[in-house]
Amino acid sequence: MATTVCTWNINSVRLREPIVLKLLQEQQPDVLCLQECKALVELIPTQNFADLGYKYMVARGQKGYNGVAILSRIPMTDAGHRQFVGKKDARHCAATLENGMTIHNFYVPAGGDIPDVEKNDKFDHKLKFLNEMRDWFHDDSPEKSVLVGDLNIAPREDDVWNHKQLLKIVSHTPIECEHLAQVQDSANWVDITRQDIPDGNLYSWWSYRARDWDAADKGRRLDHVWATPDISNAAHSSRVYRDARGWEKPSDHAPVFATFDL
DNA sequence: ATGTCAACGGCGCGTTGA
Repeated sequence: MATTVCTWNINSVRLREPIVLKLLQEQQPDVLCLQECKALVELIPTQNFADLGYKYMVARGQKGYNGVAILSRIPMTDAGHRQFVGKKDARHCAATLENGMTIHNFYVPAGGDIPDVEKNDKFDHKLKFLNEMRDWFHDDSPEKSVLVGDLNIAPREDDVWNHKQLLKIVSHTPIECEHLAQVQDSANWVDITRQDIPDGNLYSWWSYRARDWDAADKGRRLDHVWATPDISNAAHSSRVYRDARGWEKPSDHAPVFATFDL
């Protein structure tokens, strides 16, 4: 059986309910992982998702900020969630599908503007969050697992529009990239998107502030799909669905897809 | 780099976070 997973930072699930429905209807992923729902779980508009067949949901929410949800048209069970850096914010949830595959959905802190832990608490928070992810997966040794989400880091030179210009910009600094590499190494996570699309610039986020995001194309690859080595060879057909960035009232992120033959 | 969104509190728009 093929299972298609999609991850999308939606930047308010209530405001963007219409384009979530459009994506589900048009692309029909089996599982859709959302970040930045910006709503309490009970305020997520689940009825119309269920009417399209997506009747299963595992979610974590809070008022106004963060929030993660996994929508599915195939049965799944809640696989728990973790708190990071001693905060009660909703940045992780997990679900296990009937085929035994566990999906971790993450929203890593953005980290503010100044890449200095002394001057910027948000940057300190981001690095601590990544350290806790690393330690958890090191101790837990996940199997048959997929990790998706907005990791708020574009690790490779070809994951940003200009490597040199972004070296001191939060999301592409060497210290963040090193922290993310340690998370990846902690369970030998395979970057499925780059396994499938190894060469060339690839982005999943374009700022709202650009005059013409499409023409300027000053993007970054902040959204990721990883898998544990035991299932990495079952993955294929990765893609960034760039069209969705140009839809009516868009998110600043595009959906990222991968399919697993499991 | 540039400079636009969205939620909130509470009903007009400044603040916070991205």
